[in-house]
Amino acid sequence: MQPTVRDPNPPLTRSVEDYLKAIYHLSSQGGFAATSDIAAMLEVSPPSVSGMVKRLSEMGLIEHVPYRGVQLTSQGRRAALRMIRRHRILELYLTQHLGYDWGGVHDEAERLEHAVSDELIERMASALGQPQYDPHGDPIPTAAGDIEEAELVSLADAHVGTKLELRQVGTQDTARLRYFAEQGLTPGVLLTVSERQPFNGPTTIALVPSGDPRVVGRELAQLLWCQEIGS
Amino acid sequence: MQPTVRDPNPPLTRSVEDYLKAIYHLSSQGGFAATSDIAAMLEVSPPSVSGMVKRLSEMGLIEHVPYRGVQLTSQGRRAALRMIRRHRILELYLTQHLGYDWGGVHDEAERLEHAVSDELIERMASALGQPQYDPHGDPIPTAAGDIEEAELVSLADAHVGTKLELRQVGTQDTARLRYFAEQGLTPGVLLTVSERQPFNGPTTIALVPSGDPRVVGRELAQLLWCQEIGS
DNA sequence: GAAACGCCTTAGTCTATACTAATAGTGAGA
DNA sequence: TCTCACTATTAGTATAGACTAAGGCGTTTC
Repeated sequence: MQPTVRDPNPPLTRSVEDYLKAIYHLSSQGGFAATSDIAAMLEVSPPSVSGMVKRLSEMGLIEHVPYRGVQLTSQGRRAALRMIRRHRILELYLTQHLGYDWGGVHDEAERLEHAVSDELIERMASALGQPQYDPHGDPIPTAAGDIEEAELVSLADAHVGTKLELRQVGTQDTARLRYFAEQGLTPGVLLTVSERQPFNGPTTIALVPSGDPRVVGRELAQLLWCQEIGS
Repeated sequence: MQPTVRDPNPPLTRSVEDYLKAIYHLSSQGGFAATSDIAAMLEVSPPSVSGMVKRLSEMGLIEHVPYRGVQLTSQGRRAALRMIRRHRILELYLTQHLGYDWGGVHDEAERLEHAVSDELIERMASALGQPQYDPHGDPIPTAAGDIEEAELVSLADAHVGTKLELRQVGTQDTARLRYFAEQGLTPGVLLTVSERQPFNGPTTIALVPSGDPRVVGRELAQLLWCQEIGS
């Protein structure tokens, strides 16, 4: 019995894992994840984020530039990808083997991803035939921590006729975000590009599967980052 | 937005669920669960148990008789049985559908039982065909909270030739518990009764599957509560 | 270049849960 | 019956993580 020496490398807590995942998603489009965005994503107050950011920095999982935001270190990125792998494999397993539908899986996976062992995840991955994509078409990181980086195009540059999945909304402006949400333009939505007016004019799209049309001006279209859907 | 009203019926925390399960197991043989036994089972200090006992009483989940121990209220019992159902269904699902062996399932189930939804448990139960027993032969409580109460016999009274599963060790004496553990006589062990000497003499048993023999004097044999294995 | 607004951080508090150290009941044996 | 040893409880502290309220930094605007 030694006199209370702290474990230098304790397992990450549930909260820490959630923060890393959020930071991964928010900073994947290049830059820093902002405190208030993390707070909004995790539904906690900004001061809670500041507190956790301090802890995560001390753990070497993120880099923090005060008043700018945070980025994952390679160690933090590894931990985040591990959670994303878990989440996506769980979603796939639950839909394929236990009859969940797309809508219902997310919350279940969100809770389970913190509790499952690596062994269980690999057993599920085997049962699924080492899948590469989850039910939403997102790539599943490998156990080694590699992930297929999606090539994203802005809606303003997408070719007419292409089928796209909306992946990222490239702004933090509340009014614009709210407008996009009202229009049903949130990450994960599927759409096809119907036409584009000449001279930097607006793009017309059709939502899938409803077929509802939307007309998006160039400035806003440049904020909507999409992935081409191959199939 | 009301001024901070506490949820009168919050979901139970992981810790609370663990305490209830431990108390259920310790008090199932009739009496009270002692503070120190709960502490030993959960590997926490006795003062931690006293603290939690106070909270659980206030929540109406247990009855506490100071310096005697605790018992579950019907509400606490319901919550405990819910956890036991989850645990046993998880163990069974992991062994039958994901290739786990008996040894490996327990820890995995121990973590997952706090994270799964009722819906997932019922889906697993369906996939398993609404099973009644887990891989260790223990009865699975129904979703409604009923459980088949096992009839236990002490080893001293068991008939020669019977196959038994050791279920409960009916003492809190550390030296005896330690001795039983050294002999491999811990709950869950399977054994057959080989012979018994006359005039209240010792019972000879064979451990299953190793076949190792053990000779147990009458006094100790009376402490070993077993369930007959039908099959 | 200063003022104002907005986002970020610090300060201080709360809860759940754990711990150690110290105290108080309880029951067995002298 | 008294004492001793054991077990249980209280007292006080620590940690993770959340919150609100208050203050600081930066950027935009004039």
